[in-house]
Amino acid sequence: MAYKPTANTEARKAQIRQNLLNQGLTLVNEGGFKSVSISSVAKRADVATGTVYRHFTSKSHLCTEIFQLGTEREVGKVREALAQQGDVATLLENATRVFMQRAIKGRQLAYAMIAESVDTELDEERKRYREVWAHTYEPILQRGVIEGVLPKQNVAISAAAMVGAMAEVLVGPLSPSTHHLEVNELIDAMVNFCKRSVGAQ
Amino acid sequence: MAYKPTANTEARKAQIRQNLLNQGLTLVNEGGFKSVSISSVAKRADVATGTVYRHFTSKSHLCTEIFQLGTEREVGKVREALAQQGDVATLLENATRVFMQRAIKGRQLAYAMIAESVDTELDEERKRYREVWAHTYEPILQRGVIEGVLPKQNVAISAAAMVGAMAEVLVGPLSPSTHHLEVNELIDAMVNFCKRSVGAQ
DNA sequence: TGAAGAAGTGAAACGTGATTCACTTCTTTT
DNA sequence: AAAAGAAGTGAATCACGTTTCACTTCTTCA
Repeated sequence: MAYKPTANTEARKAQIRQNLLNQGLTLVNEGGFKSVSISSVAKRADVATGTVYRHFTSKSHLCTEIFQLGTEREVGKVREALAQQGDVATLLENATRVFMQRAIKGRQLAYAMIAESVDTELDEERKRYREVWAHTYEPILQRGVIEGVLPKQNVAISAAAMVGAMAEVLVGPLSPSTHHLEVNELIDAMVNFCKRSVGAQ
Repeated sequence: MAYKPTANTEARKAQIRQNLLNQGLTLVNEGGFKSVSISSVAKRADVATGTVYRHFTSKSHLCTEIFQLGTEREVGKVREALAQQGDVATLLENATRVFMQRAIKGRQLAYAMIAESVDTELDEERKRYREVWAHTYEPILQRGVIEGVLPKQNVAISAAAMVGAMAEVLVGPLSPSTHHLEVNELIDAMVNFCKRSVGAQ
């Protein structure tokens, strides 16, 4: 008698879960978190609303995981850029360009990840990821200080501040969606800002 | 026959409206926007919920005005600091200290103004105020560039980025509420960060 | 003083989307 | 093949603060 889940069913289950997240992220891409509802996600993933609750305890939980998915991807790209061979100033410049370029290309998503009002739980998650972002930039600054190419500084603070500067520019009134500031001008300006801010160049 | 509002009643009316805003701001101070509800504000101001709607068309409208009230105050203080006599670097330093110090003293409020999730309308207002903040810092940078004490740069972008850097540090994982980073160390680090970022030594 | 318009009141209605759950369908095991 | 547990379904329910509105109270003016 009985039925115990097997690798097969587990896989199918995981696939549905993943699909829910992917469809959710697509929705955020298209219209921000405001267009994410249990039923919109369910519809996109071709399941019933009740099914969503087999995978996520609440809408907040779902949104939190969508956020993680979207953010991890970006963090990964920046980490990649920072993991290359090269001097501190160059790596910093490359990382800044990667971050800015990707965010500008996916404005709606960037805005949703950085600033869109959702709920208290997502705010908490954002706070956690602020730390992740700062930690992403910290090592390169640390290295710069040790090598003597950057002035002595609290690298944790500098890293956080740099991330905040980039985020603000992307989300604020200068964001390319509003102004018709040439995108490259914006990116170049931010590259210079970031370099100066930590004392490189 | 009839009754046409007089200066007297108009004044009383304005006073109630102002009181609603003040009490609302107090609530935000104490517990963020999440503790602002029509009934909590009404209770504090000693009026019925219906009365709130005589002065504000909706909760969003009320929150927006509370936000403006709270933000204008801070913008004013920074403007004041920047309006003093002095060289560019000194004024920039003073303004940074004022902003940081006040925000740290009123953490809950600062968090609410900068980052707390509320609704789409408040997000819009925040966007508007991002511009106000940037415009607040722009003139001093402009002056610096003209005087030749700052390198040539897009001052609009620099101003926005600087504001973002400060906001991030206040709201992120380094915020004094989390870490027990010495407050003065944090402020000093940000003063240096801001100066470097615009090229003031 | 009383008529008329303004402001205040707060209990009840409303809206909206999240959440539940009794039921159906599927998968495994013997 | 049939029992048993897992997963899927979606209409109905729920939650909860916002918003409304019929009524009361206040203020002015003739």
